[in-house]
Amino acid sequence: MQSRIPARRATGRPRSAAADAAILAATREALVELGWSKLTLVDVACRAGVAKTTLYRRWAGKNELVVDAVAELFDALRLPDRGSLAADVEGVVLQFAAILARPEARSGLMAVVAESTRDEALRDRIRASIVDRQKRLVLEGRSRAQARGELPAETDPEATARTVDLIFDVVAGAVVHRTLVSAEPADEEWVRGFTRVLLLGLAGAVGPA
Amino acid sequence: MQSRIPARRATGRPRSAAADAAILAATREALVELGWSKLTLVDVACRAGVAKTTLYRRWAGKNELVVDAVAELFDALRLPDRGSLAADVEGVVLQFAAILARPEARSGLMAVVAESTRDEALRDRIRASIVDRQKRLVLEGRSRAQARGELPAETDPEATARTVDLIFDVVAGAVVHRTLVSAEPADEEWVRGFTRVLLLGLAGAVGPA
DNA sequence: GCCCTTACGCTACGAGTCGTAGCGAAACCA
DNA sequence: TGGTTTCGCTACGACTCGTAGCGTAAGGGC
Repeated sequence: MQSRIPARRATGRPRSAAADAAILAATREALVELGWSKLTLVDVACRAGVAKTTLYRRWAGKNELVVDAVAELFDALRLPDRGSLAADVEGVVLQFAAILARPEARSGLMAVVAESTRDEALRDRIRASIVDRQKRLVLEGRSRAQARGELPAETDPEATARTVDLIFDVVAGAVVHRTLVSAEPADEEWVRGFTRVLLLGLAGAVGPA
Repeated sequence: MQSRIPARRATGRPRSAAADAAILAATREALVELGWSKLTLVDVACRAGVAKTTLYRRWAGKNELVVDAVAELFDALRLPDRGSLAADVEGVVLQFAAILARPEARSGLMAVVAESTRDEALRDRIRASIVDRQKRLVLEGRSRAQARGELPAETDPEATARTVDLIFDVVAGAVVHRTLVSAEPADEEWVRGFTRVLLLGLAGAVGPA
């Protein structure tokens, strides 16, 4: 969310918040039309109606800009109480799949993750802006299921953190792999099957059809 | 595996197979040292000891070259019979994690997947060279578990295909997300927890510790 | 309302990469 | 040996990058 290169003091002309929003929207628009590799900062600046130098004053480069532009997409995720753990999981996974079906998320997300393998600062930025922000969904669904008696209460906070991380990697990883690597839609049928495996396990899922 | 741009006839001077191997090895070497974004074909050609034009005669571009270079890494995956489904899963997941821990796989794989979101031909290439090639592991582990009586035999071939695809996305997706997005190691402890969830499901896994 | 500070738009620049074309020489098959 | 293709080399125009320098605009502190 923050613009990486901070304004230095509280005095002087403040940065235009409207420009910030226009730039991020223009970045997503360019991601849709051009994809990651053909996206240039000049093009984004032109679409946003600002000068190229304005971009460089706020973001260190293409990587950081796209992370911020993509991160906003995932803030739309919600976890309404649908009555059961299975229904909650299916609901949020379908939302996640819908976001990953959008071209600006598809081309942007994987690209910055790829770049982050050689850039520790970028990795931290992704973690803070995207990953950790959405772990709240796992935490909330989990405590809700515990309140319903669907999951046992865990006492050890360290074990809890490990479990939450694990669930997050399984859920997010499966959806991402399905939509981006296997390149097939995570539709309702697939989500039902996935939720079944997640809750019941391999043996329990294929058994009683 | 094939070089995308085929030699036209059986006559004339054949292409050097040694050059092919040298180029792919040089590509992996460059991926380690430079990463995806700073990798240039001139650099690869220089490392491999061939001319830049030779690269362009065999591969359409950087994307196709890196797919072939990375695909070879995953052919090392094996599925030895370790006596139980859980042990088999743990074994192959640890191998997969070890490959994804190598920098040439980390930076290369995600980058080409990102590019493939806007390039259908590249997507097909990845699917053929990497994804479908490794689905054999799921098929083999599954039939082995069925022979042991750990999994029920499925009769409908269409349902079987769906299940295999689902399992593959869950396993591969979870490991990829853990190592590349969460950027934490998929070590033995994590793999044990993951296998537990995969086989027993969420409720069964956190219950009997 | 004035001055100080900063953001902004614009232009220009050197450096680097891209993919292609054209050439002579070398290697292989029939 | 003749025909065919690959290979190494060089050069090329087009493009993108990130930065610097300038004059101007827009705020905040007093």
